[in-house]
Amino acid sequence: MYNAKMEISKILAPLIPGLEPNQIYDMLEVPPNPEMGDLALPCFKLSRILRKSPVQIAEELAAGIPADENIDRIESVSGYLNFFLNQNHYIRQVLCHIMESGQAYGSSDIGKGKTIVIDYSYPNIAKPFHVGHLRSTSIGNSLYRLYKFSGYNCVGINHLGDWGTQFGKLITAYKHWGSKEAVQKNLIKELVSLYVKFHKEAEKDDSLNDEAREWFLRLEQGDEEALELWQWFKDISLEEYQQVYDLLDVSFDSYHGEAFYNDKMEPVIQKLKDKNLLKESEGAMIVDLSDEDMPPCLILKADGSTLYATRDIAAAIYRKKTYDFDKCIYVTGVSQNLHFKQWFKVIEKMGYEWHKDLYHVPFGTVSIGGERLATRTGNVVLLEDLLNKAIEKTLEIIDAKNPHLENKHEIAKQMGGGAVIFSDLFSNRIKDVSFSWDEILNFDGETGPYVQYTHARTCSLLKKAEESGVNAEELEFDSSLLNSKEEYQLVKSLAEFPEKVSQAVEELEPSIITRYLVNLAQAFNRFYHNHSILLEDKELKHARLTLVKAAKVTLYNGLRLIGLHAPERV
RNA sequence: GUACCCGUAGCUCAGUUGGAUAGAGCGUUGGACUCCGACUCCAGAGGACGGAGGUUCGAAUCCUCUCGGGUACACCA
Repeated sequence: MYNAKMEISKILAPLIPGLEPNQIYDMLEVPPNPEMGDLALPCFKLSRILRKSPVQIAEELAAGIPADENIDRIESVSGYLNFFLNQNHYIRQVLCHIMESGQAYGSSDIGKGKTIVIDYSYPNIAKPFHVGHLRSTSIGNSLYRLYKFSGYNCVGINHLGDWGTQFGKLITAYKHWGSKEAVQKNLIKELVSLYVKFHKEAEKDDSLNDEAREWFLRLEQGDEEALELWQWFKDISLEEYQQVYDLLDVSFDSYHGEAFYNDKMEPVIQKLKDKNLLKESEGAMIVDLSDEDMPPCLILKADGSTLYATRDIAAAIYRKKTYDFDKCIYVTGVSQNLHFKQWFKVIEKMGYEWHKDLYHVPFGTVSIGGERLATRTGNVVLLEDLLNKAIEKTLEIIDAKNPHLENKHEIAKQMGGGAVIFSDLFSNRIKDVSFSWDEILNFDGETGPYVQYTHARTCSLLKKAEESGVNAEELEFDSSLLNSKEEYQLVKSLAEFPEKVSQAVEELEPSIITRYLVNLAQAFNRFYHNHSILLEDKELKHARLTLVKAAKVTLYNGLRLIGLHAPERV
């Protein structure tokens, strides 16, 4: 693809002794205002090397640059060297490239031959999927798509919370107050109310806790009845999660959860012993990390049972063996920062050089009304409820604006779900978010529906053009006709897409794409409102339709990268 | 107590490998639908970037201190 920055750094290199083209490339920046040019070189740093004033350097460079078909003019303004590209040439290069690339526009093969394992979503079996789980799911899913788009081989793992003492509690509660019929009828909702009831009753009657421990012990020892119930609860949960995943358009390559590693921890403990890393402390077995200024990593409880660090270590080793990953990424809340730092360090101490390929990708905490989310206290918003409300609201809008739309239920799902994911991926991962119904159900402005609507608008234009006999696939176009500032701004925005993708991959930050899409949609809508497209003038019509097509392709590709559908009509 | 993270318009957030007058959206005020889909577009009001020092030709961005909020710190995950 044509890269104006690259061209300019090549032109400048011979004029600036001592600097390589790539160093100049890094110095080039986009001026704050388009009227100042398309690219600029601040000459302040050069002033030390060249021992001249920045103003003088800019003046001399401006005068010394040979004529080039890519550049219209060059201005020197108070120490900045400003480049104005040849718009016609630039527009032609960018649009031709997008048209040729199509759905591959923005993709690359930098990840060719490399494998990325991404661990995300991991809901707790027998508990409802709530908005807190959404972040891990939507961020992980987007990272998966971003990596894939960049040529990596990806393995998406849903590390299900399918083991632990909560199953003892659940089985106990089921035995006391549950019934097969009630569970079959109300599924997870019934399991949750059993779970909540257990905690309520256990406060009054401590013997229930003993009973729960006993059931979990039986489960661990392979007791048939316990295992059967466990499997049943798991199946019920998975089936219900699957509905949410379908709605969110999320899937996984593996559902190996915690239970899967039950028989894989013993060798890990043995290895820790062999390496002389395991130490007894207060009855528990730990790996001491005081030389790293960290609290110790707990490996075995005083009663000899394992902890989540043990499981994570075993899982990482298993994954390295199974997938031979180049990177293994964990998408979890920031509150787990220390935990990951600790066990990554344990992996390093065990002598695995791939410890450096483990990445924790943290995200901020979700709260509702200033309170943390908690299933037990009921301070949660179920994802299912949220999605349903968003879909319902979308349907209302469709009924008001476009009541005869085909498939309107399907499209309402795509947009309602899209609105929820989009808002989840809009701000930087690390920021804490306060859940608000009003905000998430507002579809105006910087929202998923806005971008989807814009995409549908491009589709509608192209369809109308086709109906009048224009083949949008094979447009001949005269780029010199696209000479307004709205058209130029739109092309510049389109051209940014590939670097936004690589930036998002590098920073593990889907929000870069989300915000880019808003900017792109804004640029398109400005163009749309200022210029008619389906005109009598065939040349102009074809040129503008090419621009519309390029916008459609880029909006589509971008929406898919953050996990949204891009319906053609809405 | 110690460590890490966050603190930019009324609200939600961009911008942080230092660069030209700090940008969006929501809300608000005023405009644009006989016109390619108004979930749209245009315009206005609204901010010494928590505070104080420092480094620099230049700081929202880097350093130090400080205030406010969040999170973590041994047998939950």
